[in-house]
Amino acid sequence: MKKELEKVYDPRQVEDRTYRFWQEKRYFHAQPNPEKKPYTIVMPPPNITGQLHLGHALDCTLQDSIIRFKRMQGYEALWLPGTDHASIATEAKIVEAMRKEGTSKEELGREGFLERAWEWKRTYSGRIVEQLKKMGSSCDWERERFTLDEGCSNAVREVFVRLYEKGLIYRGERIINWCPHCRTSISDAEVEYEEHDGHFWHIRYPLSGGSGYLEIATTRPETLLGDTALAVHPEDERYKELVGKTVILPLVGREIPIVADSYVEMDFGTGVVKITPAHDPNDFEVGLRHDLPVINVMNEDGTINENGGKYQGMERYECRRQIVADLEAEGFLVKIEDHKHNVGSCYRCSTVVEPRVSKQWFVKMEPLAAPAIEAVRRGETKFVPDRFSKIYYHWMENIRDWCISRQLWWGHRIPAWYCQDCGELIVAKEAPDTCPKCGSRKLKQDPDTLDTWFSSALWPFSTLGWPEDTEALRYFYPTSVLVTGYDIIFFWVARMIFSGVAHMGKAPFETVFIHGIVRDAQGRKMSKSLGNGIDPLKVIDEYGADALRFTLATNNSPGNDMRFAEEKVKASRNFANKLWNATRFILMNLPEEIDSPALPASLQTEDKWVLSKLNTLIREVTDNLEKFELGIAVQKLYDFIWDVLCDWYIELTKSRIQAGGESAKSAQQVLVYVMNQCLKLLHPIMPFITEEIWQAIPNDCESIMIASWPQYREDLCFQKEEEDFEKIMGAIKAIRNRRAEMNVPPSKKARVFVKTTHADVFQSGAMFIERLASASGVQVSGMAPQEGEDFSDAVQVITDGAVIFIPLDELVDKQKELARLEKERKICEKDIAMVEQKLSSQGFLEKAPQNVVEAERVKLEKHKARLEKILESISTFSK
RNA sequence: GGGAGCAUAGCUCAGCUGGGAGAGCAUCUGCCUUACAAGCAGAGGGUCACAGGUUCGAGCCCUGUUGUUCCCACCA
Repeated sequence: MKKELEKVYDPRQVEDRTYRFWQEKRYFHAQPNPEKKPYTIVMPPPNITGQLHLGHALDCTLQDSIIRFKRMQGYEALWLPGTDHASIATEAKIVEAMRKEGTSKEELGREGFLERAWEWKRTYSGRIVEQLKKMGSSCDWERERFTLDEGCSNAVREVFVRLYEKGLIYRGERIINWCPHCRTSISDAEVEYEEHDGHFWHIRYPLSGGSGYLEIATTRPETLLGDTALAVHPEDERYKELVGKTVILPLVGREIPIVADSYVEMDFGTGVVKITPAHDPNDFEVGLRHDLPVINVMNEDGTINENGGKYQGMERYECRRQIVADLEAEGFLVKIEDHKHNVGSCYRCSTVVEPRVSKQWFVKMEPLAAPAIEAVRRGETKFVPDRFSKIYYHWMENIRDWCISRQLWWGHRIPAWYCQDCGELIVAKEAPDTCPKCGSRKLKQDPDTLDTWFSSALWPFSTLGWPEDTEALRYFYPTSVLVTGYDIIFFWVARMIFSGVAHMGKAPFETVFIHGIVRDAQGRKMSKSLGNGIDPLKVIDEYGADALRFTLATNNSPGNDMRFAEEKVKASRNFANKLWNATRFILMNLPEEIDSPALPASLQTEDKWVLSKLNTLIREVTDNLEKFELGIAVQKLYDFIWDVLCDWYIELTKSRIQAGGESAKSAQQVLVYVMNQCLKLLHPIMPFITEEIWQAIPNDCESIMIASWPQYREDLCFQKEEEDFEKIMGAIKAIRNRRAEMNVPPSKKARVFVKTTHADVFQSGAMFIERLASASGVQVSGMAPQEGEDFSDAVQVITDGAVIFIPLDELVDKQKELARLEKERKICEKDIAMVEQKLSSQGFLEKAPQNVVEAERVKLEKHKARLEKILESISTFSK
């Protein structure tokens, strides 16, 4: 069982081998098990557009840590992995790749393109899976899914047909956001707004009949080509008489009416607005109210179409320049003002989107949103941190219909067919043979595909077999927690919730655990254009997956962004190495007969101290993990392992091991026990190194992955021993401190005389003081002066429960000592004054809880005892 | 226009339900002490952004101010 460990921990020799071991044992696999409670996480499927970045690594670390924790706690823990076809993003990438190869979508045709896309999918999803494995992800690969696989596609069609039959999916001419680069419609959520410096062009529209003109201001003069009216406010006295009259559209010559609509703000601009129903959402609404014609002047690629007259064929911004020039030449242009305004652009390619009327498919949102809002309100799903529920409510309560059709090829084809003979629309899961209305066989499927988020919205149940009523679905749904970043609450989380509520009758997860984004060391977002992205694989290669995971977990607090810096990974790597070396120490002289992580029959004070500390740690770490406070849990583990275990307990055992005998053996047993428990607590965060060490030390399970989670034990709670031992530690620290201040090298040992009211405690700790405080011998006695004692020239150290004398005569400078003692006295007196003030306050005594008051009293006593000792020392030195 | 987060040591950040502020890195001092120099021991350094308020007691709760980041809305 035991084996020699290398001097330095080398993750490269461990990680892949360990991962294979887990896979061979099928530890990742979960299946319905009536003996156990389920715990389910469905992985937010990474896009198959490329490789994983640090954001994915964070996602992955958090989810894997949670699922490993739950698995050890005895749940049937399923982490279901998969990838997303990411229709618009992937298609853009493929188109770009094809362009470089000198080919195009048009050239390949739909079928050829899709073949190409599937090839892309195979390459990239394979790559992503490899990366997830490198991270140590314990997901159930036997259940891996893809948003465009047969099962998901079936679920998509099922949902589409159901919603259509309920009247919640409709097709219509609406104004939508159009991306001229991707050449598709996109949803409102997919538009990003940014403030730009633009202009306000003031333009005169002559009144018909030549009796003057109206002045308007616009930020997009090229849309003038599609104007079908001017609008004023109905109560605007300035223009009241002109309502119903007409103006002549400059450059075009079309006669258009002046309408009255309360949408117009009287005191903004000139109070007159040009109305372009085909290219502005508000104008579209005005157009509907006044029955205005809709003139679309733009092609799919953003160039002007045949409705633009002589401007046909021009690119939209070129057209803008030309129109401004022409307006000026013909005297219509009044002035140009600088104007800041928000411009919307495509979230995938950043091209400025063009509002454009077109025929698309929509999901009617209100009836779906209402029950989804209700589900969160009654606590069916909780957001962590809670503030994100506000964002959810706000979005859901103000939701507009969702444009789901995309003019793309890579995605779920819309299950709608049009009869070429009678025009009938057929929506069905499978392709119909004949038109149910006229019997014609000439049916043509809608060429469009669905928004990629339409399939992601079904992910929590489509992956478990829905619409079939599978055992897995019944057992694992609803899932336990969804882990994701705040940047996709609208795109994804909200849509999963309303979909789950609508189709499963239950919200898809109990908790939504929201994390922030990973930024670079300067706090900037990582992006391609900045070139500040970090490849997780490189980090893993250099420092190990555990170090990366530890870094991401420890610097994380729910909902907040974090900065990533290499130094942090180094610190994590060092921690792994520390753990490794602690193990090397434990194994160094471990007797053969210690072959299990059991506690010895009798425990010494320091054993009880460390076990009691460990006990608290177990309770706290468990508690923190339950509340998704991984950062806090990890910090506590770090402190315990480094400080309590390594810097103290291991150092303490050295004296005992050196002395040999039963005491040595029991110390070693405690070491094995503590290490065993620490490994378990740390395993969810650092799975590889903990497994490797687990296999090297006495253990009680073939793999730490499936070992049971440590329990808090009442019988290992040792309050008194903790306090006693901390007195010893206090003495050691105080002596070290004094020696360091006086620049006494460790090699210069000195005798130590401890005078104390707790002789038994210090007597039992004498060997530790000797070893850890560079003493050549320790003598413990009561406070009363012994015969022949003279410490008038010794260094004096005052600590909790004792005064310690160290005869280092030649090093003692009486003046300095006195000055130091005076300083200590002042501090001590100040402390006393502060506590006394508190304890003399009537309000405090009456209103503060009893235990707090009591603690203050104890504190006062300690300070007073200390002051007494300081005064004694001063009088000794003054002699 | 509406909403949210953040502001704590030189830097990066913890600080759970209010009981006199912590870590890592950096700096300084001394150590190769037989697990670890990726280490050990010690030290310095903070009006917890500002101003009020609640409370016996505020980094933490409330109000306002300033700075900063983000989200939503989109008055042409």
